[in-house]
Amino acid sequence: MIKNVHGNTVDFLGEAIVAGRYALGASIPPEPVLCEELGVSRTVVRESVKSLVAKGLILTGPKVGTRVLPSDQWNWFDADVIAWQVKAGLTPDFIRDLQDLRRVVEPAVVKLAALRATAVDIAQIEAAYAGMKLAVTKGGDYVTHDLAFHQGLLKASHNRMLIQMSKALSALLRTSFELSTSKKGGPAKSLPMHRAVLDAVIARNPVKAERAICMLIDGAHQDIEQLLASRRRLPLVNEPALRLKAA
Amino acid sequence: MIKNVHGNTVDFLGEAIVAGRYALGASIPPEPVLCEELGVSRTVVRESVKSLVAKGLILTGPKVGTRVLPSDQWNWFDADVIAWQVKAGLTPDFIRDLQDLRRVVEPAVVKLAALRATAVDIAQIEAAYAGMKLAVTKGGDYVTHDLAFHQGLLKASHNRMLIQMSKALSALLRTSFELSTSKKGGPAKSLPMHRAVLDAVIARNPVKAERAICMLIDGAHQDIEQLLASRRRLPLVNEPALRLKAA
DNA sequence: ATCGTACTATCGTAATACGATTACGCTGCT
DNA sequence: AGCAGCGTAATCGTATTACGATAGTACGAT
Repeated sequence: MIKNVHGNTVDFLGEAIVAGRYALGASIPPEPVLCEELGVSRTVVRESVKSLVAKGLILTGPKVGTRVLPSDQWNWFDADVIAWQVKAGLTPDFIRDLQDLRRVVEPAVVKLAALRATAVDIAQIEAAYAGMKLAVTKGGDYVTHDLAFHQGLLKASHNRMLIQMSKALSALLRTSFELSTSKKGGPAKSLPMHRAVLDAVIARNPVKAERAICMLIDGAHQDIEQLLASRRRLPLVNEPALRLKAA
Repeated sequence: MIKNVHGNTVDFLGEAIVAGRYALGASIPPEPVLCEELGVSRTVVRESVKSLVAKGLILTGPKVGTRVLPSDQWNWFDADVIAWQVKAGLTPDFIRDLQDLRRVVEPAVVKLAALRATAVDIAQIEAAYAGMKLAVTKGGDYVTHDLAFHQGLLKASHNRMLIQMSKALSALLRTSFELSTSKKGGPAKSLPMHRAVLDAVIARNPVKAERAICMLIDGAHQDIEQLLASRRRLPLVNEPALRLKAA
C-alpha cells in the first residue's frame, strides 16, 4: 500500500511511537538523522512530525528535540492512532478500555437512535443486517456488515461526538469477531440479537433497544474475556521498514 | 498570546474553517495565496495544512486544492478543534451534542471511579472540592476548581478513552457555569451535590455515585436549556487577524 | 559552591526549484 | 452537434539550502 512519502513517514513514526519503540524521555532522533534513516527530505520529516504533534503524540521544541508524550495525552479517537495501536498489537489494557467504552456508549447510542433515526438511517442499518444474514446463510464477509450495522446505529444517534467513536469501536468489534469465528456458530447466535436491536429502533422503543444491545455486548464481553485469559501475550508486529521510498 | 508563526497560522486557519468561513466545496485559497495573505512562507502554510489534515478538518490533493471536509469527519475530541468551535461561538447543535455526551459519559465515569479510584485520585478530587468550597465562602475562582473536580473524576476512571473527553466536557461545563453565575446561589446550590458524588466515590458505592451525579447533570441541563431558549443567537467572533507575525 | 554567561545542538522559518498529479479544456472524429 | 481522447496548466508534493531562534549545557568567575 504505497500512498506517498509523507503518508509513509507519518505511519512509520506513528507506529513506532505507539508501539513504544521510543521511550518517553527526549528520545526521538533529531530531524537530520531521521531524514537519513528514512531516506527522505527534511521537509517531509518536519511535516510528518507536525502531523504527529497535531495528534498529540509528541512535542517539539528547539534544542529539546522531539519527545514522546504520555499516552494519556494522545488523541485516542484519531483513526490513525487507533490503527497504529491495532497494528502494534492490542494490549490487554487497550482492549479493556475499549470494552468500558463500548459498554458505556452503545446502550446510550441505541437509545438515541430509537428516538432520532430517520428513514434513511434505518434503511442503511437494514441493509447491513441483510448483508449479515446473507453471510450466515450463504457464506461471505460477516464482519464487514456487522461493522456497518453498528456504524449505522452510531450515525442514527445524530451526535457528532458519538459518531467519532466509530473507529474505536470498530477496532474492538473486529477483534471480538476475530475470535467469534473460531467458535462455531458465533454469527448465527448473534444474528437474532442484532435483529432485536433493529426492531426496537424501528419501533422507537429506547428501553427495549437498550436491553437488546446489552445482551449483544455481554456476549461479546465474555468472548473477549476468554481471549484475554487464554493468550497472555498478544502478537506484536516488528518490521524494519526503512527505506520508505523504494516500493 | 504570541506562540510562533506555525501555531498562529494553524489557529487562524482552524478557526476560519470551524467558523464556516470556507464553504465545503474546493474552497480554501491555494498555498501561495495563503502565504501572501498571512505574510508567512510556504513552509509554514504547508506544515499548518498538514496539522489540519491530521485533525481531519481538510483534505488536500494536487490540482484539487485544499477542501474542507464535512464536520462529522472532524476530530471532535481534539482540544484545538473544540477550542476553535468555542471561540467561533457555541452553536445550539454543538451544545446539544455535548449535553448528550455528558449525560452518557459522566454517570458511567463516576461508576468506574467508585470502583477504581486510588488514594491519589481521591486526594486530587478532594483538593478540587476544597477549592470550590473556598470560592463559595470566601469568594474566588469557582469554575476552575469545578473543572478540576470533574477532570479528577475522569482520571479516576482510569480509562484513556474516557479521559480524552475531558476537554470536550470542560467546554460544556464552562458554558454551563457561565450562566450559573448570573443566577444567584448557583455554586452554593451545586456544592453539596458535588460533595455527595465525592462521598459516594470514597465509599466505593457506584450506584449512589451515579444517582448523585445525575442530579448534578440535571441541574446543569435545565440551566443550559434555559440558555438556549433565551438567546436565539449566540455571539460570533469575527476578527480580521491577518499579518500574524506582527505582534 | 553557586550563579551567570557563552556556546552549541536542534528546531523554526524562509526561499527556490522541480517533479507529480489531476481537473479542465481543446481538438478531432463520428 | 455530441462525444472521446489527449494535452495543458494549475496546484500540491518533495528536495535543497540557508539562516534565525531557542534552550540545554558546560565552563568560568565570584
